[in-house]
Amino acid sequence: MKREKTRRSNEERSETTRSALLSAARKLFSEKGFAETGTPEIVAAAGVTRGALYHQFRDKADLLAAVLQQEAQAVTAAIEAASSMPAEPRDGLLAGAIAYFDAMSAPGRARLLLIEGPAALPPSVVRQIDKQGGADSLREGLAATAPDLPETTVEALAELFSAAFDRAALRIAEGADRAPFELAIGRMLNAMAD
Amino acid sequence: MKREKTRRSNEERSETTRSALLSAARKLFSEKGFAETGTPEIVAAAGVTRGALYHQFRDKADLLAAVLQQEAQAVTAAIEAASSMPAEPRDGLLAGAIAYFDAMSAPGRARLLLIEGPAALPPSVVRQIDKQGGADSLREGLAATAPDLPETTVEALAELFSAAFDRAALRIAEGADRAPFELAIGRMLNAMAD
DNA sequence: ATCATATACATACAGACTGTACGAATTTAT
DNA sequence: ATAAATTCGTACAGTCTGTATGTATATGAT
Repeated sequence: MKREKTRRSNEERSETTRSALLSAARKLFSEKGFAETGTPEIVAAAGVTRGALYHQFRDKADLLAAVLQQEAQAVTAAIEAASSMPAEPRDGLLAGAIAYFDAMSAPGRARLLLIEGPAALPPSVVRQIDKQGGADSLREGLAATAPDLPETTVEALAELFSAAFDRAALRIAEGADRAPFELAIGRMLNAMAD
Repeated sequence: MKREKTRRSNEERSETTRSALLSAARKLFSEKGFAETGTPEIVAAAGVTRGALYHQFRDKADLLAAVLQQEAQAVTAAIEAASSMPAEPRDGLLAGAIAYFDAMSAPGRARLLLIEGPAALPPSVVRQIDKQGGADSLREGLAATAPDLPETTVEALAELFSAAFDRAALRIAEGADRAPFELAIGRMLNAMAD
């Protein structure tokens, strides 16, 4: 009955507890919200102690930021995987939007990225997180679709479409039908092309 | 040196402390966020005690809900004041959007309604609050602008435009230029009319 | 006006949570 | 093998939230 002391490297040990914490926090933050989830509950679910948490992360908000980083990464990966060079830029935009809805349909993801994050983290951190989102390709697609517009208007349009995508993703995550939103997005994109 | 015991009615007393609490909470919630603001700080700013707070409001979240109720009311009042019957429905939509930006430019209001509220209050309460927003007139305007669309698509479009307006209001509140957003909104609305 | 009741508020308290300090164990470097 | 660094466990101080209980003021009935 000897203890199997699998001598693990520090890197391995850190990785194990980090991912256990990230997984537990992801689940609890997305189900109950950031403010309503306490660190005792998180570490219990992860099977570690609060000491481990505060060694791996600066504070609770830093843990949330790490969770969001993961989620944002997953979203961009899914979108890139779905994006093939389309003939028409409008088709690319619509395909990107649909891929975004798919990616944001992961349970709790919309709430984490669109509700909890903006409220709990400083704006600079939030910007840094959704920086790696498909903002660039959205701008490029819009610029290609409506080439006559000045740069600043394209910027604003990209921001507005991004907001529309986010809202649609939230509603879909809340159980709403996808179809009307995809139709509406299609209509808006169509309209941009004149 | 006798105390001026201005015998006030209960209604007056409640109204005084309620509005003092609402004012102090509005300021602190919008500047530091809901989670980062403690009730001791609120009552100190309002010049009352925590006992008064918990007598007037069920809990901290209920106080936030009351603040948001006020803000939403102010927004709708401002929009209604600015809305005159326009010749073209599109003009009405654009005028409504601009009035919305104006109303949402009140310091901290965008943060309160669009960030803190959704994160701190249950979805049912949030819906009830922005229920009285201009959602109806937005739907009607869109239906009039694009009469060929089915009802569900109009619903979705209204939701998406509402999201776009919200995002624009947030960015403007953060100090961004209004002009590009108004141009972009105008473009999107123009486009809907075909 | 007097007394009873209800309302508005003040104070004290229990429970929980956050972040930190400090110590123990294990791994890494010399 | 020993020193140093990393990972983690435990204990603690400070703060906050919501409640319970007591007090003062207002209201309503007689």
